[in-house]
Amino acid sequence: MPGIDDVARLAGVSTATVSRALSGNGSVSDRTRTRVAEVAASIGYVVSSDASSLASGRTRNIGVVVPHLNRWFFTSVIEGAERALLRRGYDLTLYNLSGDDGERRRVFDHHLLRNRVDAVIAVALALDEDEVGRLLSLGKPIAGVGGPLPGASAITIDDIAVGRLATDHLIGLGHRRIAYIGGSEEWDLEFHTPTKRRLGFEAALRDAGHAPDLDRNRGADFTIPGGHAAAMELLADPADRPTAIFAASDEMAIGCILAARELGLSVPGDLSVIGVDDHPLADFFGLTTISQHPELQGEEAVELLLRSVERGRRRPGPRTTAATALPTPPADDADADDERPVTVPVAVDLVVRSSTAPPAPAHPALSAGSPNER
Amino acid sequence: MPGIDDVARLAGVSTATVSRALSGNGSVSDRTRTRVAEVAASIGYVVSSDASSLASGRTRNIGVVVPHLNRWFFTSVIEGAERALLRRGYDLTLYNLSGDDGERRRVFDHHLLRNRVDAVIAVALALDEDEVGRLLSLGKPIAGVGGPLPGASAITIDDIAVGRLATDHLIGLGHRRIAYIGGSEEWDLEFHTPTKRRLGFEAALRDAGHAPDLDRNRGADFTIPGGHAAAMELLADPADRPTAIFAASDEMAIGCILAARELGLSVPGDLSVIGVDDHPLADFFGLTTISQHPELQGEEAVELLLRSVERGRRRPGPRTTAATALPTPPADDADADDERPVTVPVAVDLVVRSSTAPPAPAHPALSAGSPNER
DNA sequence: GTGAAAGCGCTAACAG
DNA sequence: CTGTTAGCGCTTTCAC
Repeated sequence: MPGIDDVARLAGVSTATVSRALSGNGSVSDRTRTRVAEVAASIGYVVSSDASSLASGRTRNIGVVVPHLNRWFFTSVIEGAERALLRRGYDLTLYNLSGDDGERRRVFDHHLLRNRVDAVIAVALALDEDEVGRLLSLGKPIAGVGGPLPGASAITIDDIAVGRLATDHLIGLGHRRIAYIGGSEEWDLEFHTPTKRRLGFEAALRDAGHAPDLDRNRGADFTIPGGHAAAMELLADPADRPTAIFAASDEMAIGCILAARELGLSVPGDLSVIGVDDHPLADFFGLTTISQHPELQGEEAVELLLRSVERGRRRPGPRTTAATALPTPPADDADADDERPVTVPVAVDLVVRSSTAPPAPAHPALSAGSPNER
Repeated sequence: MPGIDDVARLAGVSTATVSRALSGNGSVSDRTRTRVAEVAASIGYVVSSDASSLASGRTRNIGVVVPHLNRWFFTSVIEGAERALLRRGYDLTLYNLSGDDGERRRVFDHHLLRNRVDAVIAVALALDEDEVGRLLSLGKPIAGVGGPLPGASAITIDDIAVGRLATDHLIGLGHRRIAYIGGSEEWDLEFHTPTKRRLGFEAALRDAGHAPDLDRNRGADFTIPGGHAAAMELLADPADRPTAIFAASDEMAIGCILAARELGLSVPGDLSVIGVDDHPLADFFGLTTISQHPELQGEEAVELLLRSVERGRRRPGPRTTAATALPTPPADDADADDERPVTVPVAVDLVVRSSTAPPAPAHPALSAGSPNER
């Protein structure tokens, strides 16, 4: 393993120049830069990240914390983040909290504090103020994706708007009896995403002059089986069946479609279904949905954090604990502004496929609706 | 951020002792160890991984390289690996190669070489000898999961046995006309998993005295839509329909079940379907399958690598390039043995659910088979 | 069992 | 634009 001094010797310059030439920090003449780069390439020199981190205070690595891995939303966010990071020469260290309870504590008490990362992305995780605060006081910016964080920045979609958009689409088609499948309690505790989507749903109904029918709300676990079970309940009574279902996730919506098929109902002939996500399977099932671009959310989180990191002061807060809170000398505005938590909105959009259509006429005439999907 | 010297001062010992006490390397009296631990905890000291890595040559971080993230197999392997790593205080740095082509090169030429990881797990990735060799010569052990690696260890299931197991199950139920859905060419190039499963399939048929019917082989992309399309073809001709399908993945098998339903065929009444994976959705669809425990494969990979790392020499190969290959003095046997590439087999097992049953009698009498699933 | 001291390989002032 | 010089915060011989 060649070291920086090997490159320096071979290129006939000092190690400082090699460092500058290769990192792009500080100015180096074009000729020198080229020569250094050539030498480095020729002997296969790659900077040691440990040494570099220790000396510079920056690791060029960011941490991503997720509550689960086997869900499309999380992996998509990670893919987006990873792509953005790799492009800039950063690495991504993953912390998956799906294991036992102690895991979360160990990750926040130890792993994230040992200075292996420059910043942290928390995906769909409701961190408490202490967890956020410790990171922040260490000088590690943190951003939330899929939900807000106390005192930190977040990338998020407008879940109320999502609910409205989906519901307006159904209302526009003429639906009145619309059921909503949101999240069961445990899902709602962390982030209220299902609740927010429901609020949008209800607001849209009210705006259109309809009263939301609370009896038609169901909670599920965001999975296909969960959506299937909820739909089976909702569709059980032929006399009082909704003509449309709005599910808070595509997987649940797919569960609804499968349930409808099993009951001999055609989608969208007898039942319209709309989801949220634009999951890869949505296309296969002809599912109309609100797409929320999770990869983009991951990328945005990276942009946001790296902007902060690259500007950031080399060292975290003062080493003394009880330091008098000396009022930071009036930093230039741009800086101060950027340091404040911000919320970056990501746009969502309606993707119309074949699972939604006007409701069949009230009396069961020969509906012109299409038969089974696919 | 307290440093090791803060702990040392407060505990009344030297930094060397703190290091030993906290890392467990070297001997420290119980009293001292306890006191040091208390002090460390009380001031919230956490070792700096950079400094520790630089001084010790070990990062306590391992790299996991995957070709995609949005597939159940990969995320499951990662979950298993992460759990095993976190338990031992290691971090996991993820490299997802799903982006453009240059990404793979950058990861292997730069990211993995900058000494950020102690070892590498490659999941379902056919690395070439050069990629493996460079890592190995840097002293980074590497293990493959989901397929062999040239010159390195691997954790793998016996795919031929998988094919046999699935096929024997169908044959045992009385099936003769069995179709196989494997991988399309692109899937086979990297690892031949689909081919191996097909070989097991054909061997089982031959052993039972039946000739495999090549016309019934289909290639797909391991997804639900892919399996659906293949099954639609296979089931198109009512006169010459297979009575069972063996799909090389659960997702494809689920596609088959959906196709059968759309054609009005009952599973398992008219068609038996068996998959491979034990995907979370298998249960929902009542899918009989061969489970392959990917999380366990991830854990095994970690065990294997860490064993090698923890024993490993602190520094990688000699710094001089053209060093005479001095024959390593006869290392003790255990060492030499462990350094050789090994293949760790992971067991698979048949999980019988409701998608497989004996074939219906030849003439379409009222088959006693159950109607639609669920 | 413990301490002193020499780095690990690089970066970042500071000069020039 | 480039070189010199201190470290970054730990771990690890080597003594005791």
